[in-house]
Amino acid sequence: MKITTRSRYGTRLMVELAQCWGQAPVRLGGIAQQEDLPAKYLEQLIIPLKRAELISSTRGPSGGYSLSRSPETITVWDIVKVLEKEEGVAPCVNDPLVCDRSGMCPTRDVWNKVALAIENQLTSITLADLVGEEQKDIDMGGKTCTRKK
Amino acid sequence: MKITTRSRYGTRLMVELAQCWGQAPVRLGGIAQQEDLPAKYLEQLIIPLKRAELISSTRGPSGGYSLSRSPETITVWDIVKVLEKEEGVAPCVNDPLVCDRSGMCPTRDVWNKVALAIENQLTSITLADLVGEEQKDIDMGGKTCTRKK
DNA sequence: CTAATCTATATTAATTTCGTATAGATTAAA
DNA sequence: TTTAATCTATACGAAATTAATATAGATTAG
Repeated sequence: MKITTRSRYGTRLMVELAQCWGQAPVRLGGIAQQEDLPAKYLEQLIIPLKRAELISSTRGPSGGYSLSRSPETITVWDIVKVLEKEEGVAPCVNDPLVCDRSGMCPTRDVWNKVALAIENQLTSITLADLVGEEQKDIDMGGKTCTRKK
Repeated sequence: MKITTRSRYGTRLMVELAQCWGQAPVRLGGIAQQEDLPAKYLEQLIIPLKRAELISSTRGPSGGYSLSRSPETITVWDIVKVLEKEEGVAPCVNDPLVCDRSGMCPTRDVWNKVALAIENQLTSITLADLVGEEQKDIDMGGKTCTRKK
């Protein structure tokens, strides 16, 4: 019942981008350093995030990444949905045919409800919420981009 | 973000026991057969369930397992909590010290909320709910114990 | 040109999950 | 009192998944 590093690192990456929303693109190397995450691993996460049009990029020197739309319009569920590739909380939830018993299994409905509870919770949180929260606690000095007050 | 077979099989096992609540103990072999699950694997799940006093057992021929208390008083969360051994949805949720950033990390709170959403959902479902649901769909013939109408 | 950046895939290492195997304890019933 | 049916406990192994690294390349500002 674990949310994998793909989603967790990916969300941290997106929060970093949200902090620089409206400014110049941010280098991946800088984010990896600030968040203390493996750059090469983050690169893998960016591919599906770009494909989902949550991130856009510019190449070459002084290139980098930025959010495709404003932090208020991106929920954590948007991110997790893209990065969590596997079948869901249980194999039978997405694909009832994997199990003979799906039609009459009382527990299948339980896992379905869990999946919905997670989705609802994550849909209720936007990147803007997380940026706001972080600014309560963090000192802004020495960051790659200038954060909004 | 998957609920493992430990919890899923374990819940099915507990539903089987709930169906025989108030009757003679049920053999594990019978349950494994009916649910088409590996008996040796279920045996492993029973150990922590017994330790949590959700199940009691009698040994020897004509022995077996039964619920320690009535199906209305056992929630799916009671079961999952016991069987899902790992650290939770994220390592930092149970133990903030695993990560330097816990104190100021905006995403940690997200995973915390997810954990609570799951717990709340599962706490709202009892074994009695699941037995009732199953009886809508299943033919009772040929089972180990006589199910209540 | 060239160095800094992003893009994409392949490969490896570590961990976890799933299941089996083995050895034993208890007890009803013949 | 023996035996077979059941539960108990731990150890082991195979498969799958996750996490991370490696390699090769494409783009572009300066």
